[in-house]
Amino acid sequence: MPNDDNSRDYRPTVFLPKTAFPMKAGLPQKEPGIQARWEEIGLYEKLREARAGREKFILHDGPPYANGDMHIGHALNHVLKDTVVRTQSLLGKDAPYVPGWDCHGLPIEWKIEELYRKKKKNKNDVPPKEFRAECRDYAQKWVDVQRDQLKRLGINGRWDKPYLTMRPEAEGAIVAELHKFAETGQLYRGAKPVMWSPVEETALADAEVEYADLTDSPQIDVAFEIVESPIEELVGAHAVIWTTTPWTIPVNQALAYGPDVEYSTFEIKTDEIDDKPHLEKWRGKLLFMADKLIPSFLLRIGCEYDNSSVKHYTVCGGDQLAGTIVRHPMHHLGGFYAKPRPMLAGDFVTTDSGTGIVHMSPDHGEDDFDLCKANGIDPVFAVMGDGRYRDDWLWLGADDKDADGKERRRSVINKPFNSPEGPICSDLREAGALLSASADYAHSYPHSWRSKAKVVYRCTPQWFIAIDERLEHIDGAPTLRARAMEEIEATRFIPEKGRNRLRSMVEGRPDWLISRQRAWGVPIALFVHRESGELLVDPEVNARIQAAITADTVDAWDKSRAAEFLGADRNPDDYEMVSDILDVWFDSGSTHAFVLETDEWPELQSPADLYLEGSDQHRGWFQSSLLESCGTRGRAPYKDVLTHGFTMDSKGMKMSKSLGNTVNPLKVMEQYGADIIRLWALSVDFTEDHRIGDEILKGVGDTYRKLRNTFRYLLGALDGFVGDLGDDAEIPELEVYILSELAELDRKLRQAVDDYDFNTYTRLLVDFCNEDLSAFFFDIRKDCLYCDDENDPKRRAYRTVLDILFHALIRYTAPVLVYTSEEVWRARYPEDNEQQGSVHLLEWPSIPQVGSDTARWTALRELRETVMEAIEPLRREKTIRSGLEADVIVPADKVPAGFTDADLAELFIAASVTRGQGDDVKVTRTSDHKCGRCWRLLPEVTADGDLCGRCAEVVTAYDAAEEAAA
RNA sequence: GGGCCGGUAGCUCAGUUGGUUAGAGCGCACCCCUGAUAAGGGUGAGGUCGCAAGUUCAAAUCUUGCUCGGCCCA
Repeated sequence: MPNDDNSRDYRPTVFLPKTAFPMKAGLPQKEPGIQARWEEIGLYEKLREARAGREKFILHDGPPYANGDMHIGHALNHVLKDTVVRTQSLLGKDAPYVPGWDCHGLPIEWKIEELYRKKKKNKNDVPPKEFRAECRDYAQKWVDVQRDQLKRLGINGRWDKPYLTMRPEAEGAIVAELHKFAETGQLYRGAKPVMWSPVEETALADAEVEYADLTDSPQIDVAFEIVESPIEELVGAHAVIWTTTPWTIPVNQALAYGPDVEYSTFEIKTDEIDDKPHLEKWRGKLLFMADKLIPSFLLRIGCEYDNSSVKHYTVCGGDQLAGTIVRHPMHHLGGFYAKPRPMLAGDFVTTDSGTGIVHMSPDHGEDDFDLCKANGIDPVFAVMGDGRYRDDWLWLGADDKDADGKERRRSVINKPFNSPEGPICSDLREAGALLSASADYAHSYPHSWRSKAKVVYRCTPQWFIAIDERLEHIDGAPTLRARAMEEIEATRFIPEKGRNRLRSMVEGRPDWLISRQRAWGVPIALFVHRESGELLVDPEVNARIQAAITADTVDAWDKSRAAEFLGADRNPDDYEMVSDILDVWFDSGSTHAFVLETDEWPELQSPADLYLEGSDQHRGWFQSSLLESCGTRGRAPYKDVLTHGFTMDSKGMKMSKSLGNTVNPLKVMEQYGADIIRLWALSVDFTEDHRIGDEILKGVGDTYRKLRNTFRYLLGALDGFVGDLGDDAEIPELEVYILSELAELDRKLRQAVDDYDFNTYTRLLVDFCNEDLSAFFFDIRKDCLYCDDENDPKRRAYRTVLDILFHALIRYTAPVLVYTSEEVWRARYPEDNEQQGSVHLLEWPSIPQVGSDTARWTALRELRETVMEAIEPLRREKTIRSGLEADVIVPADKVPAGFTDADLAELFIAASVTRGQGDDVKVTRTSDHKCGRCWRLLPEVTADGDLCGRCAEVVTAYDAAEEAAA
């Protein structure tokens, strides 16, 4: 009709997308409200109800340490866990998530002691019970803090009842696990050199030790006179040892040589000695050491760095030295020092440094201990827990005096004690045994990671779990190590390389040292018979202990209750109560027992389907859990093990506070929102080390906006959409194709979920939105959506497919953008009924199965790209402005079968498409005019601004409706 | 120092058993649209596949060495 009115504004007659869903997210402001609502409606519990009776999927949470704020590693780890749980739940499984915390242990204990020190209070003046109560409060405080932070991250779990290793039920159960080892003969008390911190007065786990580079360590060369040897010429010569720990000389018990090393005796030349008074003692004396190391030794004693300073004599191989005996430089003191020191063959002796002869003290080195033990030499326990020698030790080094002249002995690790002027060196010098002493050696040395103080190896009685004993109590199981190895083979590792890593660690590990001389932890609740030294193994006693601890926490393990535990038949005076506590790795290694198997969390079961932690846990939780479970149950506590790498800064460097390159997830949430962190975590290849930084987060933000706007478009385009097509309606081929693409996406996403491959998952999702929807489907159907009659079958079909897409995509997206997906869902379904209360209650969509000739469409899309490329030059030269102004001629043989010219014009968003000869696409400006409403250029439009046939009809109907309404 | 792992466009990632000119998305540049508008569309530029040798007709892919980074251990 109004062909004469080409100035009319047709905008009101166009059906534009309409939605209140904002383009700008404002996540930091919006997310907490969404979180609050989840809590209000009890989302986690609702989900449990909805999935009750379904196949279970158990992700068992590895307990983070309850100390300090959430950091980026926690954030990544928990996002991954949450995504696993959510995707499994989406698949319809019952996937409960019970988070947990590791609460015992040295770091918390240390914090409390630090507070004491500030208040000038001494830990030893505080009753242990009180001290533990403070540790408990401290741990609880951080559990609460981290819980809130993890909730804020959008982690869905049983926050009202997490598991804590310090819950009395857990403490009782951990003791019960320990008793299982005791009752099956896998536990023993041994003496072994362990890393020991004289400052904290405790043995340290490997993880509690850090290495620092020193440049001022002492190094001394000490001579041991050879008194017996199968090689006669050696008798009377002095074997030279080199050590960086002078304080171990008073505890020396043997020397070690390398069986494959070449040794020789030599004499320092007279003219060298003439101008070096400190060598006077060695005039005419024979020294003995590895031939190769003589030059570096000469340098240490001030001679030339070559062999011109010495006269060589006997040369022999280490393998000839068996039976050689030396005496201690302090042999004149008698007693311990008068005993002969044998020279023993040690494979560990190298010629990298030193003299090729190593002084052995079984108390203070692992190699030393093993070699001496093999030769019947026992440790002597001369160094006490505080690092001082025993008062009754025969040689303490000269008395150490304070400035006021008061005598006192200090810890053997203190610097003056080991210095060239210190008591040890002075006495050795006086005894004529010191060849060199300086304090300039550079090496890396272990320190306590808490106190930063030097640590030593020290032999102490410790409790161990035997790794290579037969497991009699488990059918068909060989040793614990062998069973663990078998279970590693039976486990699925993602990525696969994790298997290797765990395997090599279990393969090479020593017995499990489980004792700690501390206060904050689960006691090694055992009795040892005072006379026989035997471990009391009585299930009834053990049961009483377990019950008491479950009722009264670890405080129950108290001397005052010994009689109660031992029962009427035994005299408490006959038994020693072990006062050590358990390695915290035993606590966490037992979580499968007291979390998965207990009826406190009936929703859980064992073994878990998945353990998911950082790759550092190969040494830690993956291993401790495996050993604990294999030793007590004969099987691994998990079916799958997934490991992630570490988060580096934007340059791939490790984050550290001192470098100032840390990224705080709490700040990122404040600035960008939790959904952005989540999308980041799921966009990177988390199986390797990966990066985070401003540029990366900006990119994640772009990706986020693409997803958000896709949903915004869907919401707008689906405004007012209620039903779907009638039965007889024909779905256009484009829609069928998109549905088949959706089905393909669906298939790939399911695979990605099975593989825990979330990086692929999010990429597939984003690429689909970008390529298949935004740049293709939505763009092509823009005209249809805006301009076709509202009831036009094509438009209805389009919107029907949009609805299907919406329901599929919102479900795919829900595990990733947990907040935004909820916001989208609520924008479409604001009603608060059961089904629509939360997007997170929904299940994986079922995609209509349609038949589409995908290959044909792939060819079509390739042709489409060629057409776009061909149009571009005309746009460059401003012949045309958009593809709608282009008449396109495509090579006839390049057009896939079944498409009409009109189809092609629509799909290519061109004015017209016709077929021609040749290989090239030809483009010219159309001579048609532009419809005033739909802006298409069509032959039927006689003048710019007039309406095309379709639009004329729609406008007529629109006007009629308006009139009727008015 | 030892064991294990990794290094592909500015960013995040693909790259099958060695086989055409190494791909994608984003970002960037330029352009269009102004009826998804702090949105949407198009085109384009970007890579000595960490470096160096070697094997091969052919190497991002296999071997060795080096280098940078990471985890674990000492």
